[in-house]
Amino acid sequence: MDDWLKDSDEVEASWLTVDLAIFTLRDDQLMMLLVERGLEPFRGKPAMPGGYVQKNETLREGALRELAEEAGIDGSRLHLEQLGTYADPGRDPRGRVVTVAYLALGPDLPDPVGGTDAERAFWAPVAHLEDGTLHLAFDHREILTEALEEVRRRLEYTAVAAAFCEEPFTLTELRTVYQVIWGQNLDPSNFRRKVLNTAGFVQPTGQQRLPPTGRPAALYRRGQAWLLSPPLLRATTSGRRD
Amino acid sequence: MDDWLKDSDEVEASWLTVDLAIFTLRDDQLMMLLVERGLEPFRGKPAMPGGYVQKNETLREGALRELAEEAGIDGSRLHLEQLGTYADPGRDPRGRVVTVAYLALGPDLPDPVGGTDAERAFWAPVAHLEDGTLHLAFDHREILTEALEEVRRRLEYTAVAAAFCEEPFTLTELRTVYQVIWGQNLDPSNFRRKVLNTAGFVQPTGQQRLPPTGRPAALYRRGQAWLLSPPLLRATTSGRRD
DNA sequence: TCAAAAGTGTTAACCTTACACCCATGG
DNA sequence: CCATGGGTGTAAGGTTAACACTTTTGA
Repeated sequence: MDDWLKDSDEVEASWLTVDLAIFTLRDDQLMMLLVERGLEPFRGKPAMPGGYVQKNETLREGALRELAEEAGIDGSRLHLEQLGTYADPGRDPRGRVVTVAYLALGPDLPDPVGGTDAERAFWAPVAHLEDGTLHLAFDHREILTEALEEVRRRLEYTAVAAAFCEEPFTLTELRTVYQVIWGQNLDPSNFRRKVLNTAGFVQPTGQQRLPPTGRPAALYRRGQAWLLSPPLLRATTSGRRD
Repeated sequence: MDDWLKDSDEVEASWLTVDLAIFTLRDDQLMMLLVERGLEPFRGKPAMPGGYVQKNETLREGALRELAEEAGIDGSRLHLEQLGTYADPGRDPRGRVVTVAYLALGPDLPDPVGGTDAERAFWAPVAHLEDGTLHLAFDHREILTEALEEVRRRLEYTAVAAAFCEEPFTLTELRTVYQVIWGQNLDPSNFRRKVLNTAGFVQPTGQQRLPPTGRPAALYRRGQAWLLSPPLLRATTSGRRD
């Protein structure tokens, strides 16, 4: 969200913004892309990248442009999905600003670089955001909460987990995605069976990769299926595993 | 707020609209609430109810107001949920109009009445909309398609089906909701077991109701659970109904 | 007594879970 | 040889699907 009303071409859409909840996995931690705001309001505060949608631009195009401008990330290969729209009067001190939140997941993404409206861009561990160590501008904390729950649920019934993996990937890497995001450990052998029995989830490449130590792991690519049936459900019994 | 346009009170939000995809069940058919537009563009064409969001109004409030104004329906007891936001340039001949689509489901709702901006309001069978018998204004056909898929999927993992039933309801009525919306028949006895074994889905009232003929059916109310675990999945084997 | 609708029981097939075990590699 | 992580096998327990069967009502 940048400056209020730059030139008249943008008046038409100048109360419409997009914000991006971009997640990646780094060092076995779920990370969220944040920028340090370069402009008021909330100057200097961390916020999700985002900004005004321009005339003759679709929401998706605006989201990709802001991602490039504020963090220097090319999102055209990310899986970008609408999360929700936030429009409560009062959510932005400047008046009614409507924001459409987008959700995207990617494999370990490049280090972001700051841009015009963002002093700097960085990856922040989601754990630090959830426990209140880090405060976000606007109502971005609320958006984060909904984004997280959405990601966790989509892991169950879509093949979205594979979007976190750099291709080609091993089944252990894919399993790690589930473990990190769900916060629970999964049995490797049962996980393997489920994934391989779900048609179209992953596609074997025939190649292998050597781990630091141990037997080589088979490599896979993303399959063509998006909806998983049956879904890969979390442990239902509320209990946390070790 | 600044003085940068006294009239901005209306300008500010005049390109933000809400549209409502309201579904109900009538005569064992899935019906959608439509209005005949009283104003240009698309005057005289059927469209989902909806309209401009006013200043100091949340999206939800705007949705409820439009529902009351255009169709005379009190939606405060419906389960109203955001579906998505549509903002492509060109989706509205007047320029960039952003619409937030809401999804709501209800038991057999009262006959709608026309209002100020709508000549008349009526229930249309979704089947007629899907097979192209009836054409909708704007991109409402696209919204309908997404709303339908969303409803079908939410039936699986939320207790939303109960929102279609007038309380108290029988398990057969609840099963009918699934059958009509999924277009497939379910085994009554297995359905009953699943529902009753899902904690918090329904709540027995202890009362009974006499069907036209046959044994009295136990009556239930909606339970407190929203997410179903495990979910009630559709038949996975691509099988079509008899 | 019959038809219709609600509700119960049963069994075979399937899937999940937990865990034992084997395999391939580098050191 | 050992340690480590990948991968296979298997038996117990649970869940599901299909369908036979019983119950309760009005006519």
